[in-house]
Amino acid sequence: MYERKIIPNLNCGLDLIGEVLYGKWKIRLLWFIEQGHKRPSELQRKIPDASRRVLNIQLKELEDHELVMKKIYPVVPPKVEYSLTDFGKSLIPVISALGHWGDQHQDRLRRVILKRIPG
Amino acid sequence: MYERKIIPNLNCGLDLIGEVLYGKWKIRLLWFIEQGHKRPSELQRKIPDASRRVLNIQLKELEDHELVMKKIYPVVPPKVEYSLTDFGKSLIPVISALGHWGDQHQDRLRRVILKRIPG
DNA sequence: TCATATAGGGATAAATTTTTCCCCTATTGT
DNA sequence: ACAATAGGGGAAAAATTTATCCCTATATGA
Repeated sequence: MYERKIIPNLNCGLDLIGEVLYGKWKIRLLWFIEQGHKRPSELQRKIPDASRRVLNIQLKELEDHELVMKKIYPVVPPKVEYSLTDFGKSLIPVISALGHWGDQHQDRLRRVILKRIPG
Repeated sequence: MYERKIIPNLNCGLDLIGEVLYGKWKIRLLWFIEQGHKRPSELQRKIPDASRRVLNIQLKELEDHELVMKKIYPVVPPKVEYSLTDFGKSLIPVISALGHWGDQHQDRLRRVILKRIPG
């Protein structure tokens, strides 16, 4: 695992939430798990642009941060299910607020974002 | 300027808001500007861990994304003031929600974050 | 005259994150 | 026998972001 060389700030609430949500796919993972897509392969299908590897890594981080729980069924072929912890569930309204803002302003957002992207 | 090689998804609201808020210091910049800290040097003092350079770069992106406005006063020594656009202001409640969640859970967050960081 | 403050940019290095590639487990279906 | 499926992980490459270093300009105060 990569070992940080720069120690993060953990001063205020924004620093703290940033530490656990910062990761390209984490918010979407939480969102889809909340929606009931619990198995790794389902999540992968929901987020096809992410590699399987990163999803595993980010799920592990979410687990370490106690936002999700992983349940491994001792069957073959293997079966794994993720679910939100209560802590993770408490984040849903916040994520929801992010998503709503994005949805409400989607046209403008697409325009300003694409302005900065060539092609 | 760095030119992306991987095109981002802009499917849902979460993708979109992610594009404009993803950046180590952006949320804090918006927050401090809203608090009335408008000049680059003030922002720098508020966020001493960020280099001057990155703050400039991220402010420029926030400006391109129409979340902040930059006013340059033609005086010497130079004076610049940033302020939130209406679009930027509409994000404040969302950022506020992020901060509140972080504040409410700060002890737990510190604990789980530090678990993963050596030393 | 010299340091300080103010704002900024280019080039490059370093840090970090994400992707790619290849490997492993065991069972079921063909 | 062999492919497919389910879930993973190591190593290295590529992509991306952030930091560092050094440069510009002008006015003010010591």
